[in-house]
Amino acid sequence: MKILESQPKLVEQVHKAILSEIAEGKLKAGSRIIQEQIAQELGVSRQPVQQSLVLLKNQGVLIDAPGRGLQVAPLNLELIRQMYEVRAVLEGLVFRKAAENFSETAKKRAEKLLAAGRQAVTKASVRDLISADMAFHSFFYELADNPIITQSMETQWVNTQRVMGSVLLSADKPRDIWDEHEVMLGLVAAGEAAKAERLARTHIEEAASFMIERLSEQIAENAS
Amino acid sequence: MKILESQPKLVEQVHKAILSEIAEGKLKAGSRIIQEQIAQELGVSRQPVQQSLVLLKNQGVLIDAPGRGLQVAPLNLELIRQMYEVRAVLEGLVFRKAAENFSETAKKRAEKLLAAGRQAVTKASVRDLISADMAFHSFFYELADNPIITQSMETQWVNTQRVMGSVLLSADKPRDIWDEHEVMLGLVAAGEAAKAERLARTHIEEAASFMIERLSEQIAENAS
DNA sequence: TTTCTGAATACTGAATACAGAGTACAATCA
DNA sequence: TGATTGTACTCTGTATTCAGTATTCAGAAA
Repeated sequence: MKILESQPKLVEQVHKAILSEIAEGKLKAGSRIIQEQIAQELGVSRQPVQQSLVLLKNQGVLIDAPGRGLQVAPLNLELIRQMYEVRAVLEGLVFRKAAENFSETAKKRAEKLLAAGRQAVTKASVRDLISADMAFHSFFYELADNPIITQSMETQWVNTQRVMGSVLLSADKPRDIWDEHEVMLGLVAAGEAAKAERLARTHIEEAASFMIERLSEQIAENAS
Repeated sequence: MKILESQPKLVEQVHKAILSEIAEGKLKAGSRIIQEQIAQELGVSRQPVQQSLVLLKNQGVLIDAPGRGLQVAPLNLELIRQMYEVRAVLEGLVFRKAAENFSETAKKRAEKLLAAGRQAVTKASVRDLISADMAFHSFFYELADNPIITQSMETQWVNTQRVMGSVLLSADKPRDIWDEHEVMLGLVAAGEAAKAERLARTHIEEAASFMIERLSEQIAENAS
C-alpha cells in the first residue's frame, strides 16, 4: 500500500505563503511584517507564523527592523550583485553536474521546457516568463542531484523572482534568453561538463548585468 | 554614545548551543532530538527550542525521523561529497573576491592566522587544528564581503567540522595544509584573482578527497 | 512461544496567555 | 508655538496549556 505522508505542517504552508507574497511583489520591500496580522490573514495562531519568520529572517528575505519587528528586505543593488555572484558559480556547478548525469529520458523533458519557454516569450506575460525560466533552471538542479545546491538556490530564487518581476514589468524588450538556453542544453546533452559550466556561469553573469542596469535606471527614475 | 544592541534572543542562543554540540560530536549522528529534554538542559521553555529546530532542520543539520521527531543527520559519504562540491566553487568565489578587495592592513591579520595555524599543527590538538583552519577561511569570507556567501557557508562549516573532527581523531598524520594556505594568501595579496580562485577550488577538492578517503576507511573498519 | 490487540506513554504541533520593550501620541511646561 | 515628559498602546519573545498521533509494552489468544 502507498504510504501516506503526514499532512504539511502549518509552518511550511505559512512559509510558502509569505515567500510567494514577496516573490509576486504583493509584499513590497520595506513592508513591516506583523505576526498577528499574518496569523489572522492565514487563519492560524501566531505560533507557526513566528517559526516561519525565524526561517525567513535566516534566509535573508526578512530583516530586523529594531524596535519594530521585521520588514521585507529591501532590494539594494549591492545585494543583488552579490546574489548573482553566488548564483553564477553555483549555477556553473549545477550545469557541470547535470552534464555528468544526463540521460536520454531527461532530454525529452528539457525540450518541452524549452518549447514552453519560447511560448511564454510570445505571450509576454511576466508571470509566465518568470516561471518558465524557473522551470528550466529547476530541471537542471534536479539533474545535478545535489540537495545542498537546491537548498541554497531556494532562497536565491525568491530574490531573483523579485528582481525579474520588477525589471520585466518596465523593460521595453525582455531580452530573449531561450537561444542561449538551447545551447546550454546542447552542451549538457553532449556531456561537455566543463563547457556547460563556463556557459552557465556567463549566462548568469549576463543576466546580472542586464538586471542591474535596468534596475539602476528604475531607481534613478524613482529618485527624480 | 555607543548604541547598545538588544541582548541575543533565546532562539539564537539555543541554535548555537545545539550546533556546537553537534559540531563537537557530543550529539552523534542519528541521535534523537527531544524538545523537552533540550529545553530542560538549557533551562528554557520548549518554544525557543522548537523554533531553533525548525531552523536546524531547514539547514539540513537535523532531519525528520517520522513518528519520532527529529534526529541528527547522519554523515553519509554522498552528502559529504556534495557538500564539498558546493564548498569548492563557493570557496573559489571567496578567494577571487578577496583578491579584488585585498588591503595591506588585511595582510598583517592574515599572517598572524598563518602563524597560528602552523603553531596548531605542532601541538596537534584536533580542536585547535580545526579552529585555526576555520579562522583562516573565515578571514577570507570577511574579505570577500558578500553576506550571502557567509550565510551559505555557515551551515557547511558545521558539517565540515563534524567531518574533520571524525577524521583527524583517527588519522595517522593530519596532512599539513599550511604551505598551501600560504600560497593562497600570496595570490590573494598579489591580486591574482583568477589564480586564487582556481587554487582555492582545488584546495577544497583535495581536502574532500582526503576526508572522504579516510572516512570510507573508518566506515569499513566499523562495519567489520 | 509467538502473534495480535489495546491501553498507557511519549512527543509533537498549535493555541492561548503573560510580561517586557519600544513607539507614538497627547498633555504639560517654557 | 515648540520641546519634553508621561502614558497608553502595540508588538514581540517566552511560557504554559491543550489536543492529536505514534510508539511501546503488557496481556490475551492461538
